[in-house]
Amino acid sequence: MTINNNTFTGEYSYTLDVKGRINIPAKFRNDLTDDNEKSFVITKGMDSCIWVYPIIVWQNIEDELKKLSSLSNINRSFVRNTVRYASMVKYDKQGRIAITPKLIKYANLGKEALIIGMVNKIEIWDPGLLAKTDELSQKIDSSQFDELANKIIL
Amino acid sequence: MTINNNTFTGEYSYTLDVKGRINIPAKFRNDLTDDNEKSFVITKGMDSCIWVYPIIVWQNIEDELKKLSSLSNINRSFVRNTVRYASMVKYDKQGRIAITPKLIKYANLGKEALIIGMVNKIEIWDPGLLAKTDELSQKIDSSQFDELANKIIL
DNA sequence: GATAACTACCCACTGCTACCCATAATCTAT
DNA sequence: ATAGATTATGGGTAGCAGTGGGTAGTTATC
Repeated sequence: MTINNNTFTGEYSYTLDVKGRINIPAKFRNDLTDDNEKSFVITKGMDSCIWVYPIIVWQNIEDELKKLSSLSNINRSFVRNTVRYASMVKYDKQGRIAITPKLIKYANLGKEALIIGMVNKIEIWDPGLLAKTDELSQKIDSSQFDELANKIIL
Repeated sequence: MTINNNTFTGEYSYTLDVKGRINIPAKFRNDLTDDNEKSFVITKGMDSCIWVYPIIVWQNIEDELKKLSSLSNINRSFVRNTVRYASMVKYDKQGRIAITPKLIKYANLGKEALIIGMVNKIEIWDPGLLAKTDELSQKIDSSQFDELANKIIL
């Protein structure tokens, strides 16, 4: 049973093997609807992590992008930095996806990796980098943080 | 008989077994509506405790989180921190849920644990930590309670 | 066209967890 | 008061999840 379809929560620790493969947590695979055909789109995240989208979620993003004018600055840079590196991956019988060397390098991944559910997508992090990023963001935006928390969390 | 659906009150003392399982009080289970399918979402609380939400309550939180665009830095770190420790748990035939080692460590749980109804969610505490937190909050200026009094009639 | 490199797919091992059963204590109804 | 039901806790186990490694078939290179 799942909370919501194609929706991911929780943090898991997994190992990246010498072939560049990493396991997608069984929970996440179960949350994935069948029309995704066991496939994700992996790409560069906006922090130093890898973003993993279910393909039908990614399709929505592409549709939205098509509607946006290229005159928009933010749109151009999002397309350039994110979409550019996107590639489709299907997980194997053991539930693993292969990560391209470019993305492994970008996310500074070693043997240990953290996989985090981010509601509509998944993030893959180097543990050290995530800790550092966390620390930074909490120092900077605590007031905006509280504002969001008051709005959303019961 | 229940007062309100998915609404929890009262304090109960339970034991965490060696497998990290803890009983959800029978009264709370009875208060849980069927559409939750015997499932909760457990996550880090704001004090050093564990928050336990009925699934349908958590779904509202997820829906709100989905509306936040990942283009914004603050949104990304907020979603990450909110969802990172959240996982769905279903209670077994005996009415127990399994608590992840990470959360046990965070809440500093030993064998004894207090389970407290917090209206729309449940809190799990180490008894010593709760006592200490209680003591601290008693010292807080009573003017803050006066402020609350303007919002809620008891 | 021969060889090297790579990738997709397959198999194997280990440890854990979800599920089951057992038992004692407590509650409930007649 | 007593029998039956429910609740709280402990423990065993089959099956699966996570990980490593092998190989055949495909693509790239010279």
